[in-house]
Amino acid sequence: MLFIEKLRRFTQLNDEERQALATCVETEKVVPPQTRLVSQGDEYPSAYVIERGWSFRQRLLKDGRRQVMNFLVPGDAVGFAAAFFSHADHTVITMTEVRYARIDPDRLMQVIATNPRLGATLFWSAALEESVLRERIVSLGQRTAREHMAHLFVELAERVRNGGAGDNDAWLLPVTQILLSDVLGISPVHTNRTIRRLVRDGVIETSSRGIALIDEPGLRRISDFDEQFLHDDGGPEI
Amino acid sequence: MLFIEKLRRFTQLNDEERQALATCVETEKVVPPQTRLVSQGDEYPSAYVIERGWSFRQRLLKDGRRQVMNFLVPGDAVGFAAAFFSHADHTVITMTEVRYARIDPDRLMQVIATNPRLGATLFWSAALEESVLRERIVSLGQRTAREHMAHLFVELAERVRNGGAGDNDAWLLPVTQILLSDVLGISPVHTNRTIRRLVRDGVIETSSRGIALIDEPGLRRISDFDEQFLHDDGGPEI
DNA sequence: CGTGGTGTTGAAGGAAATCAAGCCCGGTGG
DNA sequence: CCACCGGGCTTGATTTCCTTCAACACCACG
Repeated sequence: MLFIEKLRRFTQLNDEERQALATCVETEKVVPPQTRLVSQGDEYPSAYVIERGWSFRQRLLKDGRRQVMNFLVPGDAVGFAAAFFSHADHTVITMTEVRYARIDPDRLMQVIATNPRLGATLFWSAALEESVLRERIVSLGQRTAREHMAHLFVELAERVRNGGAGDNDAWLLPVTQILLSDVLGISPVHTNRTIRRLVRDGVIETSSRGIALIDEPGLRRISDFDEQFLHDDGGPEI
Repeated sequence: MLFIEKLRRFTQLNDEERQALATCVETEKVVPPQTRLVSQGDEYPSAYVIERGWSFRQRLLKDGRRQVMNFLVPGDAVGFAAAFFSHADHTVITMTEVRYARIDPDRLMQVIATNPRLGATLFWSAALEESVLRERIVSLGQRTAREHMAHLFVELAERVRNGGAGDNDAWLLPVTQILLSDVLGISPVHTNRTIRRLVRDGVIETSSRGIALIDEPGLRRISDFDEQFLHDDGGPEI
């Protein structure tokens, strides 16, 4: 399971732990683009691990505005924390065909209870995702649209690499500009102008299928990307 | 310990678990305003539980811009997740005199290993904090300065109430407008104008010591505050 | 009394939103 | 086959909001 591979970055799991984790997988499923994996307001949402493809989390306001909080890449977990809440406070939608493993939350709870190191490892994984959220807050609050966009692209490149999926480099971010504008919290028009400028600067390219990174070092320079970010596998032994 | 009281919202801990958690407390300390509890770049930052007073988390960019990500209220945990990382990616600074309990991370890890329900409870607590971060993302991305500010004040009122501290209502948010501007991601001047307008509308008041909520229902109306937010104690039994 | 940090307000400038128009392209159906 | 349609993309013009700049009041503190 891809997720287990990813957890290896933190600590080597032994066979017993890996097998225990594997018993939590109920089913594996493939769904088309635009599928809702979780819907805002759902009761007791299930937990998933993304195996292949792109998705995103969004939150809708009552008046229709939406904010995209996060993209999900292969290896990412969905709804592990949400398992503790009675209602989902956000929606998860696929952007491409997505393969995912459905996790039984009750079984997961049991497994963690008998494999404490596993619990700590999942906690680490959640902490890593939280650092991604914090970075988005910094970007939204302080960075210009250009910096923010460049930073997002580099972040996603890193996360796809860390996720352990095969097709590391040369991926396309399969977004419409409208979606991207709801990630960055800016208007579609301004999103377009910002993209065009990055294309003119030769750091990205656009096609009908999405956005491609051409010059990652350039994007790092533009966004003043912190090399430390997402690269902290340290911490105490457990 | 205040933190234990707060966890009660999720699940009743038994005596053994409460005692086990209590053994993680190394020292209790009182520090003056403007004390750094954690500094960006620190190695193996310790974990704390805030017992009294206000603090905030901030992140500095290399060029000096800063974003305040969060306020910490009594009952909040600091650095539990950070225990898994080798370096702190943000700074925590006190705004008032603060009393806190220092937690031994290694001991905490042991305690969780032998008390799995405790691990799950801490996980729930972390998940709740994550929902606060997500809400900040929504505010920064979609809400106007006025909505954002009103929303923040109501969120803090709720969290202070949930934290289990004694002085529930009628608290003062001890912020300078410069600090607040770095929370909202707007300029100090615009922060001032937004505050003045809320004062004119009779929903808050300012004094030399901080900002006071006068009309919480009014603030809820202005920010379109979701009653569900921070009020989800449900989820599966563990 | 100065001095520096904070708050307040007006005026000017700039960044992003909004409004508006046209383009490209894939899909559909006459 | 091609006309039509709709969604997404692109670009210019205008408007709005927020920032920046500037000046001054206030007050705690040495």
